[in-house]
Amino acid sequence: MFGFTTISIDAKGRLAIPAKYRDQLRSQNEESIAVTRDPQYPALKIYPGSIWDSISSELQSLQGLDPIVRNLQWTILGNASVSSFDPKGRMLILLPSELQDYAEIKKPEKVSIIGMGNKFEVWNEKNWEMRQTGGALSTEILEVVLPESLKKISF
Amino acid sequence: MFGFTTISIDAKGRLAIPAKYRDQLRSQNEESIAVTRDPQYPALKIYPGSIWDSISSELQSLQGLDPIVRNLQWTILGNASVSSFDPKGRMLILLPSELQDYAEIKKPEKVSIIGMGNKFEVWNEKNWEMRQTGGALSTEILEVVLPESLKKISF
DNA sequence: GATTGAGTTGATCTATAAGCCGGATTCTGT
DNA sequence: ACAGAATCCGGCTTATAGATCAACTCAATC
Repeated sequence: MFGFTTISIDAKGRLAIPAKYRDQLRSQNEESIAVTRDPQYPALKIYPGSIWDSISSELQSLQGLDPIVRNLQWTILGNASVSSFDPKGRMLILLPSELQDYAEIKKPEKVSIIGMGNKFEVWNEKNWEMRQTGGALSTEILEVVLPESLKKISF
Repeated sequence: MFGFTTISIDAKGRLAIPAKYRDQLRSQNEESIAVTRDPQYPALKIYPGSIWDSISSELQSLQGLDPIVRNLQWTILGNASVSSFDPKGRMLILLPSELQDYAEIKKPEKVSIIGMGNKFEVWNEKNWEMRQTGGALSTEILEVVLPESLKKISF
């Protein structure tokens, strides 16, 4: 699950996982995915089911009053949306409008899906090109020194 | 896998791995290769399957909230493209246009393939000559102090 | 000079993404 | 409670990009 593809979101906010990624998910016995916010950039993250399970449970188990941790919990856990294969073997995601807004995605518009191995990122196409060419983004959300408790989780 | 060859990219962006490298890959039981960006220079890297597996999994396991790590993950994982032997025993790569742009490769044009032992590099022929004669390249992309976590990975 | 293997180019075919449409279900307002 | 409207969900069609297949040319070797 590497490399990137640009696909389009239809007028209803639906997004279809490209076949090459879908097949790999299926071959790894993943049956679902979770979409949520990227805590740092105006982008979305897609985690395969098993990865999501471990990340979300690790995040949930963190206690304490550290504002950064709580922020991450809100951002990541509070915005997640789970999808799975449809009867025809396809995988459609209906992107909640809050996530669309967050990632600055207007429909219908092109988005880039970036395969990072064990997860994907979804970017507004223009923002992704900006990133790739080193341009400045309008927003970079989280810029902090990470507490020890978060360092072992690879978001 | 050492030495140097120049081959050509056709109008469709196809690139054929030369036989001498192919045979070595096969004799080492490598069944696939991964092409991706070189993080420092306008060039591409080709890793044999097993090498790619270890590099990519190490990269994935790093904490992605670190901006430098994240950048490397984007550059290397997000631009990778995996190919394998075709039924005829040859190995063709369809170079994504973004990688062509990155390495400043226009088609049809000659590229240089440099064997570096456990990996290859692909350069625009002119840029490679520049490099060899000590001339300045138009771009050097990544110029940073590497965090400890990255030093053990040999890209 | 002939033959073989390799690099390169051209042509065809298949899978798939994208857009469109219609049915079903839910929500809302009267 | 009912009707209208909007939204959601699956099916279908078409254009396209990727993959496979095939052929040609050049170079090297015997």
